[in-house]
Amino acid sequence: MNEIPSCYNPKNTEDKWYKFWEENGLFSATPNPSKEPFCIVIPPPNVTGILHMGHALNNTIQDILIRYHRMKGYETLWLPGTDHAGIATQNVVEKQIAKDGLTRQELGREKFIEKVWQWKEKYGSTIIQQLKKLGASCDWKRLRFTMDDAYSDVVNEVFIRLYEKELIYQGDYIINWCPRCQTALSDEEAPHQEIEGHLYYIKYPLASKLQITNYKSQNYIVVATTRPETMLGDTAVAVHPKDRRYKKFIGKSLILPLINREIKIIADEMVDRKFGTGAVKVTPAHDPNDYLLGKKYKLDFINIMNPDGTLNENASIYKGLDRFAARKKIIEDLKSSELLEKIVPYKISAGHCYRCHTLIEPYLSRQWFVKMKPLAKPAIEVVKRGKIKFYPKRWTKVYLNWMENIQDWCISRQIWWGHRIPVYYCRNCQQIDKLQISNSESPINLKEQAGLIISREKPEKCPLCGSTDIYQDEDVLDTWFSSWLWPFATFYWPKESEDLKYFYPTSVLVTAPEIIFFWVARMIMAGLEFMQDIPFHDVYIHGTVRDIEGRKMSKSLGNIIDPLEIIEYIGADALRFSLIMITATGQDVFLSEDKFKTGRNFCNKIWNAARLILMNLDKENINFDLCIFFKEEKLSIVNRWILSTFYSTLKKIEKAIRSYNFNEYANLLYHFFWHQFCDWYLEIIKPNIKEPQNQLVMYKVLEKFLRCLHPIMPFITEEIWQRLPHRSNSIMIESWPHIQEQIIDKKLEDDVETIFEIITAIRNLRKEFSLNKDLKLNISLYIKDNRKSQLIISFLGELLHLAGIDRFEVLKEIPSYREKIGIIVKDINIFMRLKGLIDVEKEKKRINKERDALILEIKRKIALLKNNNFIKKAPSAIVEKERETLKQLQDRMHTLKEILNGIENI
RNA sequence: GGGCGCAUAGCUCAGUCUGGUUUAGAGCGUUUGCUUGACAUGCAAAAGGUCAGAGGUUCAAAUCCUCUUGCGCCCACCA
Repeated sequence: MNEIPSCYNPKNTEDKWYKFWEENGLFSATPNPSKEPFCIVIPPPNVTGILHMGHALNNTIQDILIRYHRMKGYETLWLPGTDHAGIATQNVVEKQIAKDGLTRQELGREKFIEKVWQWKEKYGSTIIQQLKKLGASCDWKRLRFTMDDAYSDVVNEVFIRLYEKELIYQGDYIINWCPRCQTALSDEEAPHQEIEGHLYYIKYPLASKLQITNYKSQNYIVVATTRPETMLGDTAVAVHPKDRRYKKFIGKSLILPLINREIKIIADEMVDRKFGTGAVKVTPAHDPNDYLLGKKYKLDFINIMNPDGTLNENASIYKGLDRFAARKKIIEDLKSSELLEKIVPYKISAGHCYRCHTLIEPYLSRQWFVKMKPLAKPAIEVVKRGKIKFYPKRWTKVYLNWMENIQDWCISRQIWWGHRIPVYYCRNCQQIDKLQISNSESPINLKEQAGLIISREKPEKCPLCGSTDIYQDEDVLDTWFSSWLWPFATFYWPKESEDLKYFYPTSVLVTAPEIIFFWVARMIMAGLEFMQDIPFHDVYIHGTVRDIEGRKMSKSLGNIIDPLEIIEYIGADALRFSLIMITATGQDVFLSEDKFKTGRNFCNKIWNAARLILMNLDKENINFDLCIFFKEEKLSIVNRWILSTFYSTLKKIEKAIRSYNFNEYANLLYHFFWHQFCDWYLEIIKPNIKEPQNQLVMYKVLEKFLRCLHPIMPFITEEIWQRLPHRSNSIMIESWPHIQEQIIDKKLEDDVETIFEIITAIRNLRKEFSLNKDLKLNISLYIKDNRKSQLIISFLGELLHLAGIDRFEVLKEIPSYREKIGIIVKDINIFMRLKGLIDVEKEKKRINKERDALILEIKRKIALLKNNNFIKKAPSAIVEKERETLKQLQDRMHTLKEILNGIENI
């Protein structure tokens, strides 16, 4: 007794057992043809990552699935790894070297990358250590990193294969440019956010009226814009061809203010007559729509901006100013030359860098793209045909909608940390100046591009001219261009390894909704393209962890709850259980610190129940053969009840896990253990805890319960299980309990619960009338149902201590209620002599209240049963049930009246 | 402009897909009583809900359909 503390302390167990599992190789998986595989590839966290609540939830769910299937007998692999996270990691290391006053440019590419690798070696495994703290049972021997040599080979191979299939092209397009990170971004990396902006109305004078200083409406056209600084790059103004206001101006010229460049007025149906003034400035190098117009009407493309967001030499006197400073200055200048008509507040939705939240600049530059439509087609099919299923299924629609409107994917990034594009150039053959703005045909015809070499290995010399003056493309690939290969690149495709054959396709992908487009969709496309098979069967999308007010947790808001602090304080088990308990399938989680009490208290409850059992369990003499009791039908009612209840619960649990209802799974175990096993079962057997069958059943149920709970709470279950008599090495490799259908007895469960209600009713009465706790009661019962009557006779005796009952008798006929008080539970009448001990008026009031409710209920039932439609149309079983219910209610009414009469005489 | 989610007890949410076994559940909080040898991180009990509103379908609606209101999210090139 002294050896088990009365308060559970996770610190004594968690690290100890994790080490034990790892050292015993319990996490590792090997292809085994005699077993079914179950495999999850982890959504690789960024190497820069530190564990947040989103990770905690995501990985807890995965670990539950993994541990469950492992116990179910699958060859189970959870493959871990980290993502090199191009921009994020580069930013981190840049910040670090900035402390020494260095920039990456000063350091040079090679040195800088060396620094990043050093950083990765030092800090890159932080998140891995944190996942271990959480209890994640990953096969760490297979830890992958997207920048490993073998993985990088896969990335190159994929690039080249796509190139060979002409699914990769290079061209000059308007892309999302982050002036802070100074790189292109894909559309997904530049999410739109609404910002408070302005709509500026600017007068563009007609060329023929240039000399007139006093502008009148006939002498100019007003254009509306949200980004006035881009006017420096205007090469036209467009109006709708049918717009009466402007028809006469089409084909004429305007003078671009401040720059004094002559620009044409063109007509195109793309222009919305209702917006602004109906005339739109056209800046082909700085706006995607204007770009299209520029192509269509062969306008000039004037880039006015440097990669860092300052204006370049094309911006005349504004050169060198930052884009926002330039905007301010331009507005001032327009104002002073009376060319600004008005400014109105205007909300605009604009792209922001998903890494640094800087406002994106639409920017014309030469980039590499993947043609997505051909890849998307089969990926749409597999989801439509149900080969891949989303849980909850509403995400299917989101996925399909995106897939059906898919845009080409810009995959080149102007950063240094990442997979360098396997494209080489021969200086001798042709110079290609990146970011040089051209009006050339796009996409560029790569096959005819002299001096461009696409190769798995760095070529020694140019295959055309033999020159050795060769250099590699400066750009690296989008981080997601490596992540989208994750389910097979982690097995080092295209090598046909045993692992790849055995574990691919993986079983399920567990992730958050933000990542459906970035990753899930693309993995499906890559799997189908390169493996000719889906990458996973199920996609489980869980919710986002938010704070109690529904905001995302973020450092800047200061509303972060750190999972590691929670683990430090209450342990990983409690954290895991609490999270799972409050996470309904696919629903966002609103978190606050007090929610973790649930898990902490539950740990303690389990600990103490186990403590009670361990203190009383005769480990030496326990008979493990449950069959003996069953065969001889010697098992007591309470033991049959707890076993039946356990297996009923287990059945529901299996169903819940299969449908990804993890909160239901947690809830079922919580309720079973706390309110059925502890509150009733253990309390009932406590006085006879040493009886052999009680010894056995309490042990069995606890042990099986621990196995069921293990996927959610791996540590405490192992700790207790190890203290119980056990055969194998660890609970995590024990088998999941089988449902014993023959033990489930619903009728018995119902009856026993009715008996519990009797106890509750009596406790309630004692409380209501403040009966002295030492007062022992004598009760009499009348039960119409003979079967139930037998049950009560043989069972109630074990329960008397729970309600302070001294004796009870079961009567053959309805008793007289004279001088007694009565209570009714279902169809059981209970009465007892309490003369002089209770407040009669109070009791009368209580019974009257009960009667009023009963009258209403009976009226409703009668009305229902008088309804011919109901009798005719409802299933006969339902009608029968309603009749039965009515009869019971009427019996009850009758008894209540008797009780009321009887009470008058007390 | 499209699409989605949510609205149920004071608070946070289950239950809704598959209508009738639930007199609508849980946890937290509140109230009351317990220092009985597993556990006060506990035990026993209580109070608390016209299931957002309106209409419809049905013998029967928290549950299915339509609309309205209020919050939240995602997508989209209206300058």
